[in-house]
Amino acid sequence: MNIGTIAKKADLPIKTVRYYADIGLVSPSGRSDAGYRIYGEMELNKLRFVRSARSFGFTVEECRELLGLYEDRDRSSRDVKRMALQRISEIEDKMAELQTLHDELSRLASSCHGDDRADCPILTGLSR
Amino acid sequence: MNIGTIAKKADLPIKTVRYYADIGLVSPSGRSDAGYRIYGEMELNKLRFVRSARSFGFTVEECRELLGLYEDRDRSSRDVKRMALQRISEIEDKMAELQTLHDELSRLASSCHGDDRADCPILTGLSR
DNA sequence: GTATTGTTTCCAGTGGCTGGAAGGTAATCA
DNA sequence: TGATTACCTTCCAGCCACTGGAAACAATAC
Repeated sequence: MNIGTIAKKADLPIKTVRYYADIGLVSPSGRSDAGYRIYGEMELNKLRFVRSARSFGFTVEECRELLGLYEDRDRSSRDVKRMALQRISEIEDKMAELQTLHDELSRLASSCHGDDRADCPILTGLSR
Repeated sequence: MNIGTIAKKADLPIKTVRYYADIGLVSPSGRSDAGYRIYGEMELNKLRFVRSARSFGFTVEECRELLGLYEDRDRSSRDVKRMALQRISEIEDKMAELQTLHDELSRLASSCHGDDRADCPILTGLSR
């Protein structure tokens, strides 16, 4: 498969597939005579795996690690679970942070009448 | 005030204050003979305002707009409220997205025994 | 007079792509 | 066969909001 074909199958932009090749995350299985990247089914699986992991918010470096575990037939599930739990904890932290922001900003917004008058509790709130 | 003094008072890194000056977000009121940036109370207020707005997740460009409204004595509160509500809506979207991620990843993690065995539903789940 | 601290500018890097230019290759159509 | 189009290559630059570091100049403390 050429890069356009596999990009479509993996549902990733061509530029991204090329980028993953550049950083050695998912390398093509070879090159054609003209220098075109050639991909096989293995790489398609990996790219789909990476797309999925990225969509869960794993960083590219974490994807690299997960890919290593994904490929290692002898690995235990312990390491993977540890990473997943870590990620879940990060998501929870972020959600709590967003909740605080949401509440504070909502409080400010609800105290602002939002009309033609100049008085604005939001700006006052932000300046303190 | 020199940059170190105002950075401390505004609770911002010196580098950030300098960066805000570079992009014209909060410019120093002048320069000393030696070329040192000089700041006054006005700039301190603006820097604190920006720090606060940034901590609420407003982008630097939005901060620029908010600063404009903050400085404009004739502005209505409508524009500010619109921006705040927009930001609240973005926060809500992000939270919903994180909630989905959290639930899906939790489901995967709970189905993984996380021991020395090789079978791992998380990896299987990510590869689909 | 010297040691330390503070400030300046400039350059480069972060993460994870994305856009675009300039040029070579392959496939399709007349 | 030639022309057009579609696809591919590399390389460079930009996004956001800083942050780190180097080299040099300025101010302050002892």
